[in-house]
Amino acid sequence: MRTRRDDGVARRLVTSFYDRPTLTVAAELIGKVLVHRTRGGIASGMIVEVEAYIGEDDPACHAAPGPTARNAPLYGPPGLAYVYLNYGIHYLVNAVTEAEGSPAAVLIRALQPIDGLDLMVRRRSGGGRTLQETDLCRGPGNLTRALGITLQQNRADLREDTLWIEDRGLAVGNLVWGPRVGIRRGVEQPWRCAIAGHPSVSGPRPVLR
DNA sequence: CGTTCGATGCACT
DNA sequence: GTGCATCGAACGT
Repeated sequence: MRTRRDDGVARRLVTSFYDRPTLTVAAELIGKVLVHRTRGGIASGMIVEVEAYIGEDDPACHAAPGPTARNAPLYGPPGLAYVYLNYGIHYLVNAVTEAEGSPAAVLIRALQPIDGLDLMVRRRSGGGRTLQETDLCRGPGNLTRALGITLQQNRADLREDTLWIEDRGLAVGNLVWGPRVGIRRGVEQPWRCAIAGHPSVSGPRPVLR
């Protein structure tokens, strides 16, 4: 799973990007491009929605119980991918942040599709559904499916491997912060960040006020 | 629009 | 056993 010359090396986010406070990384990941290259081709999209999960004191963070086999990547170096299976059905992808030993990550929740639209449609068309482009990568489980991300990408190094995040200098609109969705505890923290009014943002839209 | 609910695998108690 | 960082179909309004 090594890098090829054309794998966005010059634009890839580097260690110093991920090795910062998680809320800072979360905000700056908006507008960056998540890319996955497989044998089937390249698929990518601009990140439009994320959530931060920060440390063992965050009850919604997988590190809340302390170190385990599953959450080990969270304790690893910044710039790793943390992928896990949720509800037995969906794979969710995170970018590990902050220094090694400090468990935190940013969950990627939605993308605006850019490259490999046909590939994404093929991967998403499980039941003869008709999919709008804006729905292809709307929701954390949907985007991993569209990009072909599975447990195989867990612990992938976003700085070196065939799954990565790059900066194409894309413009983003206003950012909105709101409560994280789909969790029971830790609801108080407004650690979800999205592009205001973007059509690919999942779930309840954070209200701009 | 909205809400409810089943599918499904695995970490953790 | 229990409880999820979900999704989409099916139904109600």
